[in-house]
Amino acid sequence: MRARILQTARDLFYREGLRAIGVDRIVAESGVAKTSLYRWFPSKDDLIAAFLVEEERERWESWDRNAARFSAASPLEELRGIFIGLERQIASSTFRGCPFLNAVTELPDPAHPARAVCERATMELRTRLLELVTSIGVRNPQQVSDQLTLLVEGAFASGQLIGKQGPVTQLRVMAELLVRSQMNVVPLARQDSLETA
Amino acid sequence: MRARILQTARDLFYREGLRAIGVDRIVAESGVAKTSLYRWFPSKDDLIAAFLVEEERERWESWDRNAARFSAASPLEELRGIFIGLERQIASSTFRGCPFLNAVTELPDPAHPARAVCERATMELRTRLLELVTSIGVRNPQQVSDQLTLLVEGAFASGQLIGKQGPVTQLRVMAELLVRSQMNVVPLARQDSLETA
DNA sequence: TAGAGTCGATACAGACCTGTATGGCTTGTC
DNA sequence: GACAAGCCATACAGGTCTGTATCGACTCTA
Repeated sequence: MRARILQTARDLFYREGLRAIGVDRIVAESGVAKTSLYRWFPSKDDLIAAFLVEEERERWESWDRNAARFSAASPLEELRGIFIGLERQIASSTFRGCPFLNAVTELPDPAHPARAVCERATMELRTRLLELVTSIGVRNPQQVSDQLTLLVEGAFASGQLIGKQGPVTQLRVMAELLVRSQMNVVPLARQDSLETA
Repeated sequence: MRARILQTARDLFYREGLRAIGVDRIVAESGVAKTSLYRWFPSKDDLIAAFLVEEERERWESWDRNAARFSAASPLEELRGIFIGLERQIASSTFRGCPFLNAVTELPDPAHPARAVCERATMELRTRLLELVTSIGVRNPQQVSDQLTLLVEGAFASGQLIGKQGPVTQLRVMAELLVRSQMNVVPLARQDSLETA
């Protein structure tokens, strides 16, 4: 029951926005009664927070899947797998931006319970990238992870605004260039050689 | 009169969001009558579109100011001035993300009159960056301009989510690295040398 | 001086919003 | 068979939303 409500809320909240969707709409499309919704979620704000926790869970599930697909080879291949997964996600027809950034846009109140989830998810992205570039072995891991974080959020934003044909196509090229520019092992690649790779 | 309404609407819409602000609030804080507002703007959606046109105008005004501050030296210095201006804007205490990306998030309907303004503003960003890197003389201007576009939008998004202490600090470093990686004139710089520059 | 246009203030219509209250139905358990 | 819990359906309270209607005051021009 709780799962059914949450699933419907996820679809609607993500597709149309937090403020555009009323609880009546969620009630109607999920087929449950309003009283049931308010039994599981004390308020709409709690439902929004739960929706974002669910988005968070799925983001890292997908992340781990994409990482594992290539992680056997090397950390660098793991990074590549993650970014390929991100590109695929952004190219999807249902993509409508980063749910956490969208939530922060729609909920300007910093005290809103959903904001904590957004901040945690973003910090987790940064932390995971830091761990990854550390194991890759760049000279300044903190710097490179910040650079990659900015790339990922830029891809989310650009994918929503311009679409998958736009600057998003440069995501992986840039990531590789930035990582390689701080690796001692391989000679510093010129961007041209990365394009054809 | 129209200007006063528009100024108040800009402040409120940007600070608190398009859907969070009602026309009554704009009427109250601007000190005009509701009838006057609806004389100048037939509907709230038209007011939103006008607000974004105003944001657009100011964005390029600021852009041109920042570009002119350094353009005497070289196109590369012009690019640097623009990115310094962007960093300052994002670091401002009133910064709350890119108004066009925020609008697209809050207005999922592609037929909304404000969406055309958002698309135009984003395309203009891409075009201006393309012209700039073309005059700088990179090998693949279209590619580099897309890369810089993604950086700018990532900085807007990251500035709103994490703040000015986060990945935004890498914006200029990355831009220089990407541009220089496609320039024949100077030897390909390593990222370390850019940091200290 | 007459009239047209713009302004402020208020009230209102009709719709939508969140959250609650009520009552009857079904299911499981002792 | 009695009881409890969870469910659905409906109605409703109280608020907010967009947009309109009404009325009186002010300004400018003929």
